[in-house]
Amino acid sequence: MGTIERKEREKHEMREMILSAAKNLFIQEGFDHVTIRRIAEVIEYSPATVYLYFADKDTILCALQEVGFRELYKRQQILVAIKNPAEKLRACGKIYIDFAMENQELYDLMFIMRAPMKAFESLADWNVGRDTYEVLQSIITDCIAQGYIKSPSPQIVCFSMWALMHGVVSIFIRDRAPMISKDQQSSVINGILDFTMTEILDK
Amino acid sequence: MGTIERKEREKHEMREMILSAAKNLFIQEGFDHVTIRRIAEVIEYSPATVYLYFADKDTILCALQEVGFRELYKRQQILVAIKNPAEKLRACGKIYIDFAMENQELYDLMFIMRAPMKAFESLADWNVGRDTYEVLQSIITDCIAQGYIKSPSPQIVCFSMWALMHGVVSIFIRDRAPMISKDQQSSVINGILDFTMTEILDK
DNA sequence: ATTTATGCTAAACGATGTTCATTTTATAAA
DNA sequence: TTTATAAAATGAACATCGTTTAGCATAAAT
Repeated sequence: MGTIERKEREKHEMREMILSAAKNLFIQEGFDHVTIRRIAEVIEYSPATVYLYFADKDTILCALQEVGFRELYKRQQILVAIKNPAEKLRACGKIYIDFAMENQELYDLMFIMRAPMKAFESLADWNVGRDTYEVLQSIITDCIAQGYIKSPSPQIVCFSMWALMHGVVSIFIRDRAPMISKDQQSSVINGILDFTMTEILDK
Repeated sequence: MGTIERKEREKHEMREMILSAAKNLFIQEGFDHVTIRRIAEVIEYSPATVYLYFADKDTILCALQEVGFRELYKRQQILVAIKNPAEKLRACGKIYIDFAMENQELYDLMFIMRAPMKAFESLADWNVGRDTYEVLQSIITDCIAQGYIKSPSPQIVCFSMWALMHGVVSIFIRDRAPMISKDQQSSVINGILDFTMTEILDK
């Protein structure tokens, strides 16, 4: 009797329904409107039912992070077509920034908000973030190996690069740049990308 | 009869009491425990009374930002003693990062949290942040004038520098650096400061 | 057909920020 | 000093939120 298989399948489908509802609410109405009650309303179940499939709201947000990281990782895949490591590094930065500015709420969830991180016992369990970081790491390793960067510490170069990209977009996303108007943003971003590359590349 | 003067003084004192209570709660117990009811409890008034002196909670958080910016601005004042612009730039970065890491919750309120910004009608009204930014701007202008930096655009250099510093500390503060353990943080920060300076300075 | 297990939910709990009618207190006028 | 008026403070409530629990309905197993 395949009843237990069906039960598991139904359980999985219900989890997907909840995540899908949460994702749509998130993207269409913004973070503030992602409440357990609204999710329950969308899937046409009671709020309490949601808790039969997810421990708490943070766990749902955590699962929602994965959606974002998959999208970012997908974008990064076009990098394999670029052979020159210096070009590749620039493209990597551009992809990261474009993703952030085009999906601000999702980026916020992935890299700024506290809530989704509470679902992890330890920070070491945050693997989704590490995957996209390793893409950058390997590019920089290549850059150093081929003499485009002369720094002795790939770790420092890598983290600096990430910090700079994250810094720019998070300042914009959290509205901390009064000196730069909305329609200046993209040109400033390009300027920073150019500047970063000319500074970081030694060859 | 100076009763209206006294009334105004008392009103001002009450506002100070509320801010002081909020600040202490904020620093001693963290953001989550800064609630209107807890503030009211500390100052020994009812929660409704708080609303006679501040429009809403965001306005209180906004006023609390100023406390942080005053502290940061105070720290920046030791920079006037440094004559060499390149040295000055490095010290400016160090001060910023040290302030952030030593006052993480306050930094968060100043540069990351959404809530305190809602009190402003327009982003252009956010003057506290601009003041500290201008300190960095003038240092970089000096660096360029004296040939330490060759970039044609001070605006880009300035914003990049800030973005890098903010990126580093906000990644740490919001727990997005699983590849760097807590006790590695300060050495990584120093490494980044060194790297940034060698890259940014052309002389 | 009866028992057992599962899935679901209504209702409530304890928070939160916020508002408003009411009461208490202080000031001004008589 | 007593009274009328203005100001200050509050208790109680509202609308949310995330979350828990006791009980109900349906499906499964005996």
